[in-house]
Formats: sequence, structure tokens, C-alpha cells
Amino acid sequence: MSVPVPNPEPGYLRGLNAPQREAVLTTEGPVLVLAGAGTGKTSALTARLTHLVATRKAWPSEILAVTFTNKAAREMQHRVGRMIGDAVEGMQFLGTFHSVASRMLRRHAELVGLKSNFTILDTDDQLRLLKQIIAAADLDEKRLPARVLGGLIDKWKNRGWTPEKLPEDETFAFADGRGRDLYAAYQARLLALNAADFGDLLLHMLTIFMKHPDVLAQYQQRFKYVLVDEYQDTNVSQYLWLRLLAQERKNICCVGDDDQSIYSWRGAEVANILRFDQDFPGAKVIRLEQNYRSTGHILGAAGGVIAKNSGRLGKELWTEAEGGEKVSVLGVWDGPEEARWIGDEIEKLQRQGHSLNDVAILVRAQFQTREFEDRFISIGLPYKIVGGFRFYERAEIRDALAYFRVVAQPADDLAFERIVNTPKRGLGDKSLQRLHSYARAQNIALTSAAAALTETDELPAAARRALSGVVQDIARWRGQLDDLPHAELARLILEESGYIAMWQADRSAEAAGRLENLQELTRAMEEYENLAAFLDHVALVMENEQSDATAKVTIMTLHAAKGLEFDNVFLVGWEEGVFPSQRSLDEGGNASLEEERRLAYVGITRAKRKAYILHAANRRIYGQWTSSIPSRFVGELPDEHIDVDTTMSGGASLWRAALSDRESFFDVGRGTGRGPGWSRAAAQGGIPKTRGPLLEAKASAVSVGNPGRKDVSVGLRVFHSKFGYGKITAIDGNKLEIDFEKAGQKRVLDSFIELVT
DNA sequence: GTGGAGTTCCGTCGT
DNA sequence: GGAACTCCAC
Repeated sequence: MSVPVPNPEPGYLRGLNAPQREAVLTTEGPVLVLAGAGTGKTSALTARLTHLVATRKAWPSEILAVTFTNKAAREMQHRVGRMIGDAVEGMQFLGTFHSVASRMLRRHAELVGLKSNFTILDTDDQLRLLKQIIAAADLDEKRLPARVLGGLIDKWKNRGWTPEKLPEDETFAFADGRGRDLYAAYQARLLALNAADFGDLLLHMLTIFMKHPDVLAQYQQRFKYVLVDEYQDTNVSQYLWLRLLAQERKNICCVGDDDQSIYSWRGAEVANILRFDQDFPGAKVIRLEQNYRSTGHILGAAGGVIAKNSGRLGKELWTEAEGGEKVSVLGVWDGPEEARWIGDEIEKLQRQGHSLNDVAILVRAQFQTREFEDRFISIGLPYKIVGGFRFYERAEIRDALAYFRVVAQPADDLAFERIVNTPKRGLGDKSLQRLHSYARAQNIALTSAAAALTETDELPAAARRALSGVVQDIARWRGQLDDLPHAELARLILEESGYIAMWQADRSAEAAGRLENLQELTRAMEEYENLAAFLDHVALVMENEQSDATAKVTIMTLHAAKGLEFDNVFLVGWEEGVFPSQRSLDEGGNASLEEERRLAYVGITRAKRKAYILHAANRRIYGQWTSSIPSRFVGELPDEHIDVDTTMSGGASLWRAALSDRESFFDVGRGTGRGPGWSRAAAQGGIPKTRGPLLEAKASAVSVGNPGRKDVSVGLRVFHSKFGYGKITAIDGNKLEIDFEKAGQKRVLDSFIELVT
């Protein structure tokens, strides 16, 4: 059915709808693209980049394109690469805010007193440094914790405030007005260490742009086009940075969705997107509203919830897709039942041919994941938990990196401190204190101080010998920097330092995994040009890409789910106090409630085919059984898009009773978050205090018809990837009763354990 | 200096 | 309920 076109349009426009095309073709002047969830934002963005290059409006190197996450940057790079081929390599300024800013800062580092090989510190380093600063200022670290100061400094940097620019009242936010001094002291220490934290990457560039107009002009000239993804997540300093860079040519295109702004607690300013047309007069606003992801019922449910928010720029998602299932809303008795029901439902989906990869469980807070983890382990349902521990935050990785940093960057005191007594060498606080005061007195780096100190007899003989060993090791490794390939040197360091041996000697559950991680680390290093390049990568690209062929259910927070999509999505814990989070409401009142509501909107719109929303009547929070009432967001779901049900006897009517109960409860006065709703409903309608027999029967379904493996017997020692080492105490079909050394008694499926010989 | 016992506090998380 | 941190005895 192809109609001949006189001027065949370029491939990158194919398949785009009218507003998407407009977003691609409106290259000149400021443009704000309001892209609702699932409206083909990334397609439009990549087409726009392709268009700019393909029509020779700019060379790849003349485009600034920033995202927040490495993942988004990588995807954009990948998709543009498919369109324009190798030319994408020329897009040196396509990346995250931080990677682009750090690339710039390395060029101009000396303008703010850094050297171009500065170290990028992460939160952990930052915290340890702050602890030292607080101690040095003779303040009580108990009453004035480093993390509080760290949080403040982050906030200040996010707002573009250097110590000099810090408003007077802000300095009183910490230690009776010493906030500014401590902030300044911290900045001075960073310079002395030739280090920058994440906030500095942008803030230093802002300082440079303002103090050195020639540098700014150079970049303004260079960047013919500026493109920003997830604009609703930008903070003030990112906003200022962008505005300075785009001021000259004004060809700035910001893409975002005010309804998906869920990071205000991290410094994001929705105001940035709301006042875009004031910042850039004459800005063209383009709305992407046609959704290609979800069914009408899912969009209807999400739209009904978000409509309750005020101050929106306004968008209405629609879809051409017809039919689909309504959103299931289900009330259950308690947390364990929620997990049990979902496990059963997922197995049902699996039997219908859905891959586990197409299933996600979205929680409000990390603690909610445990219930599912426990359940899925016991029924043998493969799952992965996204978030939580990241690869580069693991202790063993950080230790290893500290070793490498000490070798590569002589002034890196923080790294030195981390490894000087890891593995244990008998160098305790006292020796370290001597070392510190010596370094401070001489005004030299710790490694140099350590070398000098071992020449004196200030330290006890044992400590002196230990320290001297470390110093010699480091000196030797530094000497090998240019002779050995860096990955090989890394392995040598881990071996000679005794670090590998330390974990080999460790019999805990994690030790084997840690050793694997270390291997993975040194293997990954091979892909980088040199040690410095690798360390830079690690500092900026904190991520854990585990590619595993087995299909798994994804369990993650609503925040982590933004930008992703799944066929089947379970939204769990929709109870007052959990979601919306009580803590959030207490802190931020109505603004926070609206942010929680946006989170609900983000959650529902992740689903392509089917969304489930669950709420439990009882939940154990911090070891305390709490009865809870359904989230107000449940009541905001439009009736015509949902199916309501409950697993408790009495059916949906009982659930409705509880919901209307909720309303009266809130009229009386809200705030405790643990209302009498369900217990009152129980009193009225008689919710069974025990779980229904139906569900109990299902729980043991796994062992039916499965004889279990033959190689296990009572008394055998086994290893489990989560619980560690243990001994089998009983066998029940394919289920084993195991007494774990650390985790205690557990019932697990035999396929999850390995025999230890 | 290290390990065991007592205590505290618990959110969402990218770079 | 439990990780993570602190304090004290060896």
C-alpha cells in the first residue's frame, strides 16, 4: 500500500505523529516538549538529534545533549548511533549533566584551584571528610551529624550557592550559624585533596562561567543546539548552567513532564519547567499526548488520580488502543498475604505464557521488598531487586578502588585512610591519629607522612613495621604504574596487599560473591585506556549491569521505575501512611501529597497490559503490627476503570465499607496514618482473623508432584546465596528445612542450595 | 585493637 | 524486626 512520495521523507521521521514531528523539526528557538508517559519521547528526542546532524545544522560536537542517568544517556547514544552511524562518536557533549560538566571542568580545573586530574568523591568519601571537619571544628558529632551537614551542603550546591553566596539564614541551619564556615572548610579540604564532589562538578563550572566570560562565550559559541531530557528533574544549579549556555543562541529544547516530577526531595525544581516560557520568551510548547504504551483503562485510572493535583501544565493522555482489562484493585488481610496472592497471580500469568521479565512489583519504600523476597524464595519464583546495593558501593569494590586511587593519586588521603588497615594490620585509631597530626603539621599528604613517620620512632615498633609495609607496597605499585597493564597491576595489588586473602579466609555467605565481584572489577578495567580513565568512569557511572539469561520478576521502588515499562505491574502497599508516605506528608504537607500522587501516576503508567493495585488491612512496620486503611489514591481511581475485590470473606462490599469508613475517619482528623478503619470494619462485618483455607492450600502447591532432588540428606552442609552456610535438618519433598549459621532456621527450595563438600 | 553486646533509627536515590 | 552503629571488656 505504499504511496509514491515525490520527496521521500527521511527515515528518522517515519512513524512519528504530528506533534512528535513538530518537536523534531522546530529546531530554532526555545522549545518545551511536554511529553506524557509513554508518548514516544525518546523517539522524538533521538529523531531531533539525528535531524540536526543529518541536515548539517550542526556538527555532532556542536550539540549539547544532557540527561540525568547514564542509562538514558546510553540509550540516546545508542539510538542516535543507529540513525547516523559512527558520527555519533563525535557527540562529545552527549551525556549526563555530571559527565558533561566534569569533562568541561577537567579542561578548566586550574581556574578554580584544582588540577585537571582531580578525584571525584562519592557520598561515602564526602561523609568521612565532613566527619573530620566537624571534629576539627571541635563540634559534637553526635548532635551535629556529618550526614546532616552533608545533606545541607548538597542542597546548597544544588541551589548554586558557594560558601560566599550562602544566604545568611541558611548558615544558621547548622551549628548555630557555623554552617558557612564548615562549608568553606570542606571546600578548602577538597581543593587540598585535589578533589571535587558531585555538586562541585556543576558548581565549579558555574563559577568559571561567571568569573571568566571568555570561557562561557567559547561554549556558547560552540553549542549551536542544546537538548535537555527530564527537564522537570533539574535543580537550580543545572538550570543556571543550562541558561548560561543557551543564552546566546537560545536554541534550547527541554523535554519533560511536570506530572512525573518525583524528585523534589533531591533538589529538583518543578518550577523550572513551569516557568520555562518566562525564562525563554516566545518559547514554543509542544504536547505529546498520544500514548503508545498502555490500555485505555490504565490511562483512565492514572489520569483520574493525577487530575486531583493542582498547578499542572495540563495534558490528557489518550490512546488508539481499544479494550484491555480494567485495573484490579484488591484488598488483602496482611502483608504476607499480599505477597502470597501476587506470587500465585504471577504463576498464573506465567502459565498463560507471560515472561517473568514482563512482570514488575512496584513498592513505595525499600522495606516492602522483603515480604516478596521471602515469599518468592520459598516458592522458587525467580526475582531481582533493583536498587539497594549498587556494585560500586559494595565494601569490597570500594576497598579495591581505594587501593587503586592511592596508587594513582598521591594526594588522595581518603583512599589511604580506607585501606591503611584493611585487611587488618594492627594499625588502629591511635597510630592513625599520630599519622594525621604529623601530616597536618608538615602539610603533606598522608602517604608522604606515613613514609616519613616510619623513619622516626614515634610509633610503637609493631605499628611502625605495619605502616612501613604498606608504604613500601604503595611505592612499589606506583613504580609499576607505567610498566604493567593497569588491570594486571590491579590484580597484583589486590593479591600483594592481602586483600584477596582476607576474603578467602572469610566464611560468611557473601565472601564468595565478593571475590567474584573483585574479579569482575579487574576484568571491567581492561576496557579502559588507563587507570585514571577507569577511576573517572567508576565515579560517574555507578551502576550494576548484571546480564542474566533467566527471566525474573522485577521488584523495585516507584522512583526506580520511572522511564520503564512492563506488561504486568503490581502496585503494592497502597495504604495511608505507606503510600502516600506518612513521613513525606508530615514534612511537606500538600506539596508532598501532590508529589506522592505523581508517584502514583508514574506507577500506574508503567503498565502496558494490566495493572494491579493492592492494599493490606494489616502490616508489620518496624516489627510493629499496624492496621491500616486503603490509600486515598485508591479512592481517586475512577470507578469505570477498575475492578474492586477482596480476598476476605464478605467480598467487595466489605471493602467498600472500609473505604467509606476511611472518609469519615479523615473528616474527624487525619495524621496518625494508622487509622481504625480496618479493625472497625472487622468488628462490623467480621473479617476472619485467620487466613482463608483457600490460600493456605495454594501455599503448599509447589511441592505437589515434585519429588525433590536425590543428592540431599539430613545433616548435610549446604550453601544458599542469600542465607549463607547451614545444615539440613529436615526434608519435605523438594523443600528443605535448614539451620543457617547466620540466618537461622529457614525453609527453602532444594534448587536454591548448593552442597558444600 | 578487636570483637561481642547494647542501642538507635528506620524515605524515595542520580551523579 | 533488623542493620548499623557505639561502647566497653578483653
